Parts: sequence; structure tokens; C-alpha cells
Amino acid sequence: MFSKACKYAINAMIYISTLPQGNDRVGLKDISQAINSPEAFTAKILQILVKENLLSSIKGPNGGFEIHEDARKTQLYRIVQVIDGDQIFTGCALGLEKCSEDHPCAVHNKFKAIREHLAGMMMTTSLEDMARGIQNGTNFLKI
Amino acid sequence: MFSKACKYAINAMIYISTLPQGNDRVGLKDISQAINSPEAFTAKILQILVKENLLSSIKGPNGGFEIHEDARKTQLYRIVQVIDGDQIFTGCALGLEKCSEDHPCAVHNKFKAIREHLAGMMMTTSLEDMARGIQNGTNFLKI
DNA sequence: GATATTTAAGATAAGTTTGTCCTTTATAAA
DNA sequence: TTTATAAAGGACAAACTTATCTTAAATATC
Repeated sequence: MFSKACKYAINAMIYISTLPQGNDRVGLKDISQAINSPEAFTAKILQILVKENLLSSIKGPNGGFEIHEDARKTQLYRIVQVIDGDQIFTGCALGLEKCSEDHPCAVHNKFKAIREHLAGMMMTTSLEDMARGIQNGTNFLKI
Repeated sequence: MFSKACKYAINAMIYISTLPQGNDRVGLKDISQAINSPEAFTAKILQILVKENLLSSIKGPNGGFEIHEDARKTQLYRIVQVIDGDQIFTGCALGLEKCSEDHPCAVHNKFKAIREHLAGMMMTTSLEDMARGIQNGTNFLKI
């Protein structure tokens, strides 16, 4: 469904969103430990998120990553879009280059519903929402 | 969502299912042309489907691939399972090794619905069903 | 039985994703 | 101003997927 990079991105962003605002600066090491991901690879992914302004970073001692108030409202849809592209939301399930209502692949209609279900859910789910489940111990970021 | 191998497998199986029963033997060349796929790679995928008895093959002159009556009732679910495994139907969306009701990932519940939607659809859709859309020109296998 | 045809199987190559390592840049603190 | 720390960036390596090529095996036709 999602690439590993994308899974790391989502978990990392949710993790940072669980930290108290204003006191949420956290280093790479902590992040990759919290989500059980390879450190250097995670760094690359965070770089992309920083460039896309979904996350901010501070270099130097006591540096790290922070996620600001607005960014905590980021939808999961946006993270997938930035890391994996939106192929999963818009692409043809059977790989036809030009799959459309006028020229539908074999499963076009059946998949439309699923894609819409997925996109809708991802579009209406924010980091904030997900962070809540982690904070109260209902949901988990690793193992 | 699905690997290329899996997309080729589904399209190939649907294509063979569109041919009239009893007169449905078709060669690799025709298949890969009908679904616009690389010939040698398609051959590898068909080999797997033959081994799994979803398809039968005949070597030699006038050889090719055939799909028997029962096999036309094969569900798309089965093809995905054979080519990609059932990770997509059962695996954790965020990559947790042990994601479950008791130890759910951040999106566990929201994804459950989508996975069930997908699995249900794939489980209730057969090659036969899809072949009909191709036969009457409503749906397409390439471009 | 010899020949031609077609799938099976194995080796290998190309491309992509995942992962690591090393150097550079920024910056806080001494 | 120097030093230490942490992210950024580039190069490279490993693993996996996709794709190709060559040889082997099976079989229909002559």
C-alpha cells in the first residue's frame, strides 16, 4: 500500500505531534527509536518533510525537529502525497496509462469506491487526531 | 497498491477468460500483446499461475495457455495472494510487526474498514465477471 | 525419428527502493 | 572565537522488483 519511507514518515510525524507544543523539539535519534526505524534513512525522509514545510528543523546543539500548531492539522493524505506521490489515490489499479470513465480498466468501477474510501479517510485524518491515540496509550508507533 | 507483476497477472487472466471455452488456447505473444506487457516477464508470471493451478499450459506447436471452466470462477483475491502475497489484505498499514486489536497502530481502526472493503471486493469478483466487461467493450485491458 | 514450435527454467542485467557512511553547514554554549 | 552538537547533503551499497536473454524440455507435424 504505502512505501516503507511513507510509513516511517507518518509514524514520525505522529510521534512528534504527541509532544507538548512549545516543548516539542526532538532529535533524530529519539524519533527513530520511538518508531523503530533506521536512523539515516529516517533522516532523509524528515529532510523531505522539512522542505515541504510539514516539519521544521533546527541545527546545532539542542537542535532537532519541531512541528508547529498548524502543521499538526496536516492530513495523512498530504504526507502520502509528499512521500509516495498520489498514484495510490488517483492511479489505475491495473496499471493502464489512460484509465478513465471513458476508457476504464477491468476493475475501474469497483476500485473507484475503494480509492474514494481510502482518500476520504486519509483526507479527514490529521496528525493531531492520531497523536491522541498514542498519548492515551490506545495506539502504538512500534513493534 | 499491487505490484506490476500482479497487475499483469490479473489482466492476463482476465484476457484468457474472455476467450471462448474449449477454443481458448492462446500463446504468450498474444497475451502480452493483448495486455501490453513485456513478453519474457509475463512468461515468468504465467509460470507461477500454472504452478498454482489457476491456469494450464501446453508446450509445443499449437501450445499455449488455457483457463478451464472452474478456474474462470477464480477470484481476483486469489491472484493477488499468489503473486503479491496477502500482505495487502492482512498487513499493518504503518508497518508494525505485531499490529492487532490489542496492539493497534495509529491508523488500525480506520484502515480496517478499508482493508475489509478491498478484500471483500476482491473476494467477490471473479475472472468471469471481469471478462464480461471486456467482451462487450465496456472495459479495457490496455492503454 | 527429425524438425519446428512453444512453454519452463536458469542466469543475468537494469531499475528502484531501502539503508549506510562520510563530509558539510548551522548554531548553541563555553 | 573555539568547540561540540545536530541536521543537510552527497556518495555509495544492499536488497528487491522488473525485465531480458539463453538453454532445456515437451510435443505436434512432417
